[in-house]
Amino acid sequence: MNKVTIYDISKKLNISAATVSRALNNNPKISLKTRELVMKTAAEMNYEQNTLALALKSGKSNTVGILVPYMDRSFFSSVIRGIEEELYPHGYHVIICQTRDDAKSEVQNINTLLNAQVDGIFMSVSKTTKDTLHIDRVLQKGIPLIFFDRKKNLPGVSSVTIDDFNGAYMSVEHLIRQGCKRIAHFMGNINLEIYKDRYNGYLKALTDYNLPYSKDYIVQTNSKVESGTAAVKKLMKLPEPPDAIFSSSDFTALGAVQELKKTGIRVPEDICISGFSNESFTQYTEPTMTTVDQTPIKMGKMSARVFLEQIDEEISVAIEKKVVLSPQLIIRDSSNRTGRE
Amino acid sequence: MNKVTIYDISKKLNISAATVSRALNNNPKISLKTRELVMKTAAEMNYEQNTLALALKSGKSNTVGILVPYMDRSFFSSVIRGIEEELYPHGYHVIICQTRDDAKSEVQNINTLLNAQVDGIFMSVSKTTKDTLHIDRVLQKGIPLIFFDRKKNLPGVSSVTIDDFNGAYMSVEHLIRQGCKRIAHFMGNINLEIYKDRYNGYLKALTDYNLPYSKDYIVQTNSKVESGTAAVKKLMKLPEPPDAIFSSSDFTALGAVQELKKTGIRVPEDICISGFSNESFTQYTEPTMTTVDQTPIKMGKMSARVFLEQIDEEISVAIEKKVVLSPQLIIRDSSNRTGRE
DNA sequence: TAATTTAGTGTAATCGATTACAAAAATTTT
DNA sequence: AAAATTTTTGTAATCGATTACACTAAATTA
Repeated sequence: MNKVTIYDISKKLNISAATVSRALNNNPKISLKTRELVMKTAAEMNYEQNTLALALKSGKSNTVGILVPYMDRSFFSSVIRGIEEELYPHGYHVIICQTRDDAKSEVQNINTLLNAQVDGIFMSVSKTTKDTLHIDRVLQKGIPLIFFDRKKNLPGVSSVTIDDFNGAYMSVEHLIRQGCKRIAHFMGNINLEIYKDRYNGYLKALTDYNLPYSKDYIVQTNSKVESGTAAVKKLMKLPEPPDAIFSSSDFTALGAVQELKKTGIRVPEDICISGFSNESFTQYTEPTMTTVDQTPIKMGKMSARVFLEQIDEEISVAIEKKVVLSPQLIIRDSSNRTGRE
Repeated sequence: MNKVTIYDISKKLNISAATVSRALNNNPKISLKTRELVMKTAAEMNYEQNTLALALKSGKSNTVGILVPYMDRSFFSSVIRGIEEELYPHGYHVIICQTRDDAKSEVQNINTLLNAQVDGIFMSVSKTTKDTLHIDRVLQKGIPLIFFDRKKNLPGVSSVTIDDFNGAYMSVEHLIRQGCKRIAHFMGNINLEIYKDRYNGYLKALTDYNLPYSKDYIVQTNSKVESGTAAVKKLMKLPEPPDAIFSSSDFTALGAVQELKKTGIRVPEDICISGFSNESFTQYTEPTMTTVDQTPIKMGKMSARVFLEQIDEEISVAIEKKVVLSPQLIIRDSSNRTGRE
């Protein structure tokens, strides 16, 4: 019940606690004989190092904090998994906090994490976050900060993201190759860079292929299924409805498909649809959904590696690393006209 | 950069650190004047309590550990979310570990959590866990342990589960009411109680409604889609194939549906299918899938509450609490013949 | 006014491990 | 055998906060 400490060992062996500590840490100054004796006794007594004492003394808690909007979103939970798996072998624990996309909660959580003396912070910023005072505080304290997926552009902060621009570009290019000429876009919250990038990738593809761009084809959506059904209704009422939709979210894409099927419009024959994120349901819908995989586990692992490099470096000026992962276009039936018709 | 401590405050105000500590903790023995002075100065100096020092002194880390097979499974991530949301207001942090359904990893993770001095452990045991020595060690140390979903029956351990038996019973009863007479079952890993319970609920419903029970109708599956397609192939080859399948997993149920559709067998007209877990994709498949919701967030919150009660109690004998939540049958198209045909 | 109570603060130990420095023991050199 | 090294171990401070106990000064009571 009562924890065994190095003092208990030292008393039992009639040596000082310092010697015990050194022996346990394989300090070369300790004679082989005592080292072995201490090791053996420690094992017998079921000694376990008190991590809290160690953390207090060393100033390192061997714990990192992760801040996400919601931890049960498949994308985020996979990133967290990636981080955990990469960091576990290095002896780090992972503390999770949810912001619920609320800027205030984000600030509060950052505070408690700093307070918990974490050795690093991974975060995907909330949709509502505008200023970055709380983030500055993290940097001031010299605690490594890594943005993943949703980042703010701040000097000195590393980030791991996917190339949203390119993911969007590939997606739209694919739609064009399927013969689509009037491609609409479901645009997410413009406050977030990722959606801005996807939008720009969409625009670039249109431009590169000399396709017309029309404001009417851009619909602002959130990431809910209903938002997609509403958006597609609006689009289909246009004098010239689109023949493809590039959605910045799988959920809105699904909403669109559901609504279209209800009204008898065929996917992909009449209209091609592609989503974004490779949510697990996209492989089970009918038709299966074309989407862009963000390789979340990889993103987590990469973030963890960036963190490890950062703490390894001399305490010198932390050099920011901007890692951009390549997304993967996954072509499925909702946009695939080849071999059909 | 350098952290402000109570000593810094005490020096600045020319009082003792003890007084500062007491003032900050609203100890009534401190005069209002000094208390306010200390508070003000602490705020000015951006003082923040060092949680590690506090944890070392008090023996409480204000951190709990959660052990799950995989943290990116929707069920588990939702439970974790529930725990986090319930515990956050009480000042607890949540450390997550993954066992990957590996007993060895489970043991190891328990060790590191104990080592990290967590104040409590929540766990869903791995599929491969047989003995419980590592769990006994947790109990010996007097650290509250709460099983959720997948538990072992151990004296003194609280658990929060859903009534799998009843969930299965309701599900099968529903299939019977749809007119099904030959109901098959996809049975999960019998090493886990949850699958045993579902199996028993299935049996009980058959017995209660005087339906025949046949070994041929019980197929052992894992939780993969392919396992479901294989299982249904086997079933349909029987001289008298079933007219309903109660699957212990949504994934195998989906596999079955996919295979049946491929062979032109209609769901639910020819065969009714129900799954288990209410995975998010079940609402988007075609037909939408009947399933049993395990109310994971609720399960997490309830587990957290059990934990909080446990640590509130006198250090007396910890009384185990066995909370059993009611699952919810969600009837969707894969089993709903009413208003059709 | 002297004795007693109360309020407010300080001293020092404690939680458990690490480590600079000092000291003792063992070994080598002269 | 004495001196100089080298090995090995011990002493005590430290990380930052809490708290039992002691003490002073003020307020109350006799």
